[in-house]
Parts: sequence; structure tokens; C-alpha cells
Amino acid sequence: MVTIYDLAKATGFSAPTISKALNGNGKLNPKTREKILNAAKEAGYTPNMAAKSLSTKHSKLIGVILEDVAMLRGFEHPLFGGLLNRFRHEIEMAGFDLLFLSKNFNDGMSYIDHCKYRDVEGIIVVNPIDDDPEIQTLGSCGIPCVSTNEFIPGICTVVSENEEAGHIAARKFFECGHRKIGFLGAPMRENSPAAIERLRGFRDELKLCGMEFEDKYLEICDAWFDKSGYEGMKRLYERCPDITGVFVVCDSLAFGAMKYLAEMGLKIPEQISLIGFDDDTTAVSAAPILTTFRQDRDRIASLSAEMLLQVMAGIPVPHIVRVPTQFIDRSSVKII
Amino acid sequence: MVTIYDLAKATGFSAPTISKALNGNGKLNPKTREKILNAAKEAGYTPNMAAKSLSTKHSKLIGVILEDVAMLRGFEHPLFGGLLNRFRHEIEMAGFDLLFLSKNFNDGMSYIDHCKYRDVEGIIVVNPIDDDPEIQTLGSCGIPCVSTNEFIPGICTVVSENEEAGHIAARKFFECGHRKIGFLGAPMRENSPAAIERLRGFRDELKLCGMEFEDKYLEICDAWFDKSGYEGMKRLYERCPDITGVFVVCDSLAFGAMKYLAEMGLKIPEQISLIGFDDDTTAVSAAPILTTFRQDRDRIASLSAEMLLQVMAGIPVPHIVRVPTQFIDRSSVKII
DNA sequence: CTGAAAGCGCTTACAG
DNA sequence: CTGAAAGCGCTTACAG
Repeated sequence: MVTIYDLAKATGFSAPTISKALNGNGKLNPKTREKILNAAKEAGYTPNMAAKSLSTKHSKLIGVILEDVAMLRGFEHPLFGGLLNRFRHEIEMAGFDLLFLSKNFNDGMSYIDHCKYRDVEGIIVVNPIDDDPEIQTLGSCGIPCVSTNEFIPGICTVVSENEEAGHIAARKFFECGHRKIGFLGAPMRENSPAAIERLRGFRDELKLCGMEFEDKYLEICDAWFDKSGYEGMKRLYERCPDITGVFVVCDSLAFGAMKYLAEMGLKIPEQISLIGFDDDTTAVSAAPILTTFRQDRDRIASLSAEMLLQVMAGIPVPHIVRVPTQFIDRSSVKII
Repeated sequence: MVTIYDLAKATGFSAPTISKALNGNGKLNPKTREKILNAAKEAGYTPNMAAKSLSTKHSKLIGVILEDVAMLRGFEHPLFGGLLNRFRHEIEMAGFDLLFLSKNFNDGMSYIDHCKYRDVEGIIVVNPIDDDPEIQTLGSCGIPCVSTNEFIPGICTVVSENEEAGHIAARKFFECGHRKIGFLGAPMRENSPAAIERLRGFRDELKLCGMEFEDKYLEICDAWFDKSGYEGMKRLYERCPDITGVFVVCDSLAFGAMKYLAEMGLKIPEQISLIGFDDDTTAVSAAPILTTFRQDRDRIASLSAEMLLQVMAGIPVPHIVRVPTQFIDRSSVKII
């Protein structure tokens, strides 16, 4: 391993001068800088981040909260995987590495201890465990944070225009002549905007259309899995066989619902119309007909990175940043 | 931030003694240890990894090579996402954090420089860029490595029993009465076992069945995307409309193929039979009929972690570790 | 069993 | 513009 002392010896300058040349800060004779930079290149010098981190208190590490327990799916989550690719790219361009925060160390190290352990400079909350009390304290732990999707006190959240999407879905059904429209939802937690906001927009738009959304048309699935969608659709359909359309809060659930409908011999959209949410790419060609909303992963990710970097720089950011969704009108809504 | 010096002051012992107590190495009076541990807990002490890393040369960091350029899909890759969840868990239980190796720093820092920069102790190669010359040098860079899927000189690879799966697929088609069977493959690179081995097993088994696999039944898609599968299937079917079954080298391609077949009005399995590979979970309920092979992500991941930890400990490991696949016989192969 | 000294590789004031 | 000194928080021999 080549150190700045090796470079000092090789060039005849002192360690602090080497440091200055390498980091480009402070006044320095251009020739000196050039000599040092050349020597560094020649020697194949790579700085040691542990030493740097120790003396500067800057680890150049961004903590990521991404859990994979039970319903969460960690890296496998269709939305968050894509989001992380882009976030990682942005953050690396800014000279940071990702560090996945975990409670698996020792006897369950907390996120915040993990951050202290690694001197993490900022945190992005992607996929937290439901009702984890520690998440609620993140806003006041002193480490800059940004959240995608989940609302957390004192933290900027970057999230899709869910309510607007709900409006669009309801309007679409209404304009296509549907009057008995179900909503297949997922567990609604106060801090998790997705399901609540989509339902709210949906409800409000129906009202604007002069309809009243009846509670019997609302069915909540017990999780965000295909299987839950299958079961939820079963309950909804058995209770309300008169429905002609269903807005499903996400594609995974919609796929489960489609499976149930297929088993019942109900054709989409001939006998029942469907709108999903997420446009899960893997499944697109397997279920090419589903009308859905595409969340702008790239924009959510790059805005999250931007907001986080700003918070880290002490620049104020809005409490909520909204990102439009894209309505993808395939062929799963029938005009009746 | 609480340091060992704070604990030294609080307990009256010296820094080295605090260190010993905290790390549990060396002889120490049990009472001393207990006092120190209590003081540490009371003060909310968290060790500083940068300092630890600097003095021990152990960063407790495992580098991950996971790229998301073009055809690779980074975190979104259906197989590698699941694999990483489990790998991460295993590695964290062993006290390590994941550090994603990247070429995005500065003017394109190499993987190895990134490792030096962070003192990475071991590397797992998940999803490297095709023909990246640096990958080939990993075996001799001095850092312990393990690869999943890709063969790399001097590095242990943990990989599915692809050839056996090829045998099973061929045998299945043969026993169901198929005699004109296509193979829809993906780009074959020497170091990437997936496509090559599946084809080899498939070919060999047909031979064992007394058939000869004809080249015209082989079609190579240009990538691992749905779209490539669509186009590949189109070429294959237009050339050989007499085929009754196709072994598709992965599910993404199979989904694309299914889309093409659906557009052509060809029913599966009534008019054409299909076997896929991977059992992509997201899409299962959207395409519930596809007979396929499930790769044992969990086993691949935990074995990779185990092998890597062994290499890091200087324990010899096999050059290749094989993991059985599971044949999932749904209903996409017709008996004729 | 415990501690004084030195070192890991780098940077930050402060002199000159 | 350049360098000597001290420090970041921890650990490793080595004494005692």
C-alpha cells in the first residue's frame, strides 16, 4: 500500500503538502502540485478512506434503510430495486458509497448506532419496517435524512402524485361508463401514503362525477403480495358480483386478482375491467393488457439524492416533493 | 461521540484495557471487564469503525460487484435481487457490511482501487459487465473473491446445475411426445455458464433419447429481455412453424415469447409447449402456467457467503460449487 | 492483569 | 508557498 509518506519521500515534499496537492485545497505552487500528482499516478497511489474518515469526520457513506422482512422484499421489491439503481448512481457521482443499515449486527444494533459505527453522513429511507419506532426518531437524530414513499416526522419525503392518479383512475372508469367500481386496497398505515392517497383521490373524483363510493366496494388485502390480491379479489367479487371495474392499488395485487378472475372464467376487460398501479416491468409481457400507472423511479431517485445532498449541505428542502405518475392506458378497461 | 478515552476516564482504566474489555481478547480481570462493559453501555458507546479499520486493517466490508448497465439490471434483476437479500443477511450476521463496488468515482476508479480505497476484505461478483477485462484479473488481485454464476479464473463460482436442468427439460419434452423442439437461447459467452450449460444438457439428453438436435431449432436472442424473447421467438417460429415445444433459457425471454405467441393466436400448451427457467416470482401470477426451473437463490447466496468467508479465513474451497434447481411442472407442456 | 508508548494514514491549524 | 506538530479513535506489542 502506497501512503502519502511514500509520496513525500519520492518527491521531497512533506506529508501535508502531499495532502494539499491530492485534495486540491489551499495554495500550492502549480509545479509542486503537478510533481506530486505525477508521483501519485506513477506509484499507483489510492487514498485510504479509513484514515481520511478518521481525520475529517467525513466517511463519504450514505446509509440506506431497505428491509426485507416478511412483506417488504428488500432488493427484490419491483419498485425500490429500480429506484436504488438510479439513487446509487447519483450518489456515487457525488463521491459517496451506499451503506445498507441493518439491525443484524451483535444483539441488534440500531440504525443510529450503525450510522455512528460507520460515520454515515446521510440516510435514505427506502423500505422501512412497518411501525418501527426507530424510524420515527430519525428526524431528530442529527443525521440528514430523506424518505421515499414513507412519511416521517421532520424528514423530506419524495413521493408520487398518488392522489392525482386516484382521480385519473376514477375518471377513466366513469367515462367508460362504469358505475359499480371496486377498490382493492392494501393495509393503510397513516405514514404510508400510497394506499391512502390513491383511495382518497379515487373517492373524491367519483364524488366529482356525481357518484358516491360505497363502502361495500372497498376491499383491503392483507399485504402487497400477489396472493393477497387473489384473496382480496375473491372476497370483493363474492360480496359484490355486480362490479364492472376495480382499481387495484398495485400491480402485484392486480396480478393476483387476475389469477382469481381467470380461474372464475371472467375475461378482462370483457366481463370485468381493471386498473393497476406500478407497471411492474418484469411482468409486463406476461400480462400485457393491464392498464396501470407508472411511477417515475428515476425521478424519485434523483430527486431523493438531490434533496439528501442539500440537507447534508445545510440547504433547506421542502417537506414533501411530489413526482407525477404516468397513466399507461392499455386495454383492461372496457367501454360499456 | 463517546470514545474509549471517555470510558477510560469514567472507569479509571487505561485505553488499551478498555479496548481489551470491549473486544474480549487477552486476559482481563472479569470484574474489570464487567465494569468497563457497564460503563460502555451506560455511556452509549459505539466503536468507531474508521479508527478500528485504520489500526487493524480490517474494514469489515465486503465488496459487491453488481452492475446495471444496459442488459444487466442491477438491483432490479429478478434473480440477483433475491440472492443479494440472503447474501446480505449472512454477511451481516458475520459482522460485515456490504459495499457496492463502482466505477463511477472520479475518472472511473477501478474495482480494485475502490477496494483499496475502502480496505474491502472480500468480493462477491454478482452481475459483472460482459467482458470487463478487470473481472478477469480479480483472481490474482490478492483480495478473496467468490462469484455467483460467472466463471472467473482462480475464483470459486457458486452456480446452479444448469446442465442437469437442460437434461430434465429435454426429457420432459421427449416423454410428452415432442419431437420438434426448439431452444430459445441468449448470448453465449464462454465464462457465463447459464445459456451454454443449459443448451449442452438439453442437446445431450435429446441424443440420449435417440434424437439429434438440429441447428435450425436453435435461436439465440440478442439479450435477456422480454423484448428479445419476443423477437427471438418470432424468428424461430417463422423459420420452423413445425415446432411443438420450446425450451427457453430464462423466464424473461419466455414471457416475451408468450407475448408473441399470444399475438399469433397460438395457445399454450395446446398449440405450442414451453419450458422456462428461473421462476420469476413477480410474474408468476401473471403467467401462472409456465413450467420452469427455480434456481435456489437462498442456497446460492448462503453458499457464496460461506465460501467467501472461508477464502478470507485462508481455508481452501472448491473451484465450482453446484446447486440443484427445482423443476416446477406447471401446465405449459402438452402431452401429444 | 494492567498500562505507557507507538503507530495506522490522513488532515488541520499554525508557523515561517 | 511549504513544513513541524498534534490529533482523529483505536490497537498492538512490550513492559512491569
